[in-house]
Amino acid sequence: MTTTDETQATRPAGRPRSARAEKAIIDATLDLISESSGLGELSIEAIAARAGVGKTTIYRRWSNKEDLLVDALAALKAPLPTLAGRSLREDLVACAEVFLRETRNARSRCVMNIAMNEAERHPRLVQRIHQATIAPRRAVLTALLERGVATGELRADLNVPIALASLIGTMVWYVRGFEPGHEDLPEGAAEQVVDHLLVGLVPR
Amino acid sequence: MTTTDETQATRPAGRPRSARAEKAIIDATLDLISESSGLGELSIEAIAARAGVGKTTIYRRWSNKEDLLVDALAALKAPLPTLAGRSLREDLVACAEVFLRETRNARSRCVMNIAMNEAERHPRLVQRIHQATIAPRRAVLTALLERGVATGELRADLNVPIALASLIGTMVWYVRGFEPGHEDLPEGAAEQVVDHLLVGLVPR
DNA sequence: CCGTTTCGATACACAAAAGTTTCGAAACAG
DNA sequence: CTGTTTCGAAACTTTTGTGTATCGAAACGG
Repeated sequence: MTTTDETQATRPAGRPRSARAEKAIIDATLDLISESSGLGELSIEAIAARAGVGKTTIYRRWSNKEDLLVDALAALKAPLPTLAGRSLREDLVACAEVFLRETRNARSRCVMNIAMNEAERHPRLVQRIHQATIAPRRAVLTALLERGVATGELRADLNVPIALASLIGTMVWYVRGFEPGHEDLPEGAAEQVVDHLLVGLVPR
Repeated sequence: MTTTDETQATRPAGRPRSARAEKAIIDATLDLISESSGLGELSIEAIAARAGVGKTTIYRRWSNKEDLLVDALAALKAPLPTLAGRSLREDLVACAEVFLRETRNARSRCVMNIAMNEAERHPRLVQRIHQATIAPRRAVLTALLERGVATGELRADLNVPIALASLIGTMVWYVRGFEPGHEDLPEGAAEQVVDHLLVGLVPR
């Protein structure tokens, strides 16, 4: 023991680090990433300026840009949809609503862009995004599809990987059409997409 | 008339520009874009080095980076699928085969990445990509879907925008799963995807 | 052979950004 | 009050890329 014991954690003595500055840095980083949708354009100087913080304060906490990015993207909360479990269709719509809303959020969308485009340049970062964000979502949908097959609500011979791609891909691509003008999605878009995929293209 | 008439085109006199150098520059540009999947990281110096060409030779032809990019991407041939017109399913499979193969080609994929991510930074370029590459494809598929509705091969109440998104989005997302290890797509992937979307998820 | 133009290479000025260092002020412990 | 650490700001070095200019060599027409 050096000098004091302040509820177990020994304060290092000296001016404590500002939590407000840390939050401002993370926020500024996420804002700038969402605006530029690319990691190469992101500069520490811009982050410092946006956060109202000296570059020193950033480099004291993170030794390089990628470390900062990892922490910034980790701060992005990723709420998974809650499934009622009453019917497959209801749960799929719940997933679709969450994913559609998420895809229209600039901060969430930039995560997907990074995961898709910066795989070779920032493998560590992309791997982290994958296990923290993509894998859980994929797991939820996969379990849902397998449950549907088990209950008979889905075709017994369903190709799950293709079904997964059809759900996520369709939503991602559908949302793309409404980006430029920032128009709102049509009412009931989630139901429409899900029903479209459930029932197929051909007449019954 | 100044001096000569060489089949109508007056040669400016002096060493002619090397067509080989021009091709090397375009090729190097496309290579580097496909590798980095981002426009910000692309440097004229890297292009010159890869092409084995002096920077002068580039700047003599294009006054800035964006002009070069426009020409480079225009050099990307984009063969549309030829439709037999015998049945909707057959034509959809033909489209899917072309689009799947295209999506697995690095140079073609980078065009899509640019169109999706660099909209604010290079509006001119993205607009050109849109009208040269995206719009024709969308038109082919839209016409195909509308024909299917007219012939009764597709549901009369089909939501065409969603159907379009389901086709393209599913293919794009499905291909994504086979990127990292460069595994080949499963045999008959195009048929599987098309049949999956045609018949839907639920049992009949 | 001569004038013109392009060739690739190199050097240059200029700008942007990374990362380091220094500075005076401020916050905290004792 | 004193010592320690963080604060934001600014100066600094290094790297990287843009765009221009200069060079001798090479390719063409006449």
